Amino acid sequence: MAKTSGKSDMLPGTLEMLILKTLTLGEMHGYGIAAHIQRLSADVLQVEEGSLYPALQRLQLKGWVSSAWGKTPTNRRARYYKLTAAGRKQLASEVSDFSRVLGAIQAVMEGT
Amino acid sequence: MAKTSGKSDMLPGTLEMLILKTLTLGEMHGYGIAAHIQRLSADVLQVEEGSLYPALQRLQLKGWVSSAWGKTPTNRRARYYKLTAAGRKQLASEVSDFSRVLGAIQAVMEGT
DNA sequence: CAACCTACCATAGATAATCTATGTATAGGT
DNA sequence: ACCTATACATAGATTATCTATGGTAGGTTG
Repeated sequence: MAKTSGKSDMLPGTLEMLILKTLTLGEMHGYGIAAHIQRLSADVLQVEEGSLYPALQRLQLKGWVSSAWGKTPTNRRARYYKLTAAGRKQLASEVSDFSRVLGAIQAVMEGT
Repeated sequence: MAKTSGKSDMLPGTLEMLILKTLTLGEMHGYGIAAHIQRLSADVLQVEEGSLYPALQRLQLKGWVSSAWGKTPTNRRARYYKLTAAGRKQLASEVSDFSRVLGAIQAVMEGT
């Protein structure tokens, strides 16, 4: 059994922005990032692990997040990610792009 | 030289919705559809021909649009596309999905 | 103590949607 | 005669997602 309606989990191109935004709340491990996004979105956004980890690696390669191994409060091994300064700038830029494109889409969807 | 800011032309996953919406205004040829989207979006959305024609073919295969050759007002050969009844339903469904996902994204982007 | 569940990381391969580049054709203007 | 804009179309590359799989380890339950 499954979703109320609709078929897709994610809007392609938005996952990195969601991850960066989540990391503004403090450093977090991958599993926690996914859980956070899923929770705040009321389960609308499902972050699959096969999307999540490659995305985190891309973000690291680009220097927007850094990471280190650590322990969770429940004593489990986990890789903790945190935003870099460059990552903060990138987030601002992605937010601004997104809202620009979103405005454009809405203009078309309301257009005569 | 190029765009004011930002890098990407389209939000992947939204082009078919934009095309379907455009066709609610009446039948139109491919080039005209692209021009319309670009114009209403104040040039933010650039519909490349390499994206447009494959998308139109997908829409036809799924039975959401139909097409026929015709002549433009300026006497050029062009393929005119029009929404089918199934296409109208599909558009409604895509609009509803899009706003649901968008709401979810915004919830994350505003979240604590 | 064995079985199981959940948290947690990670990769390989498939799928899908876009872009870049290229090619064709023709109407109308200069 | 040439050029530009309109118009269609495809091939191949790129990118981002998903599906499926596999592993490790802590805690709980039978």
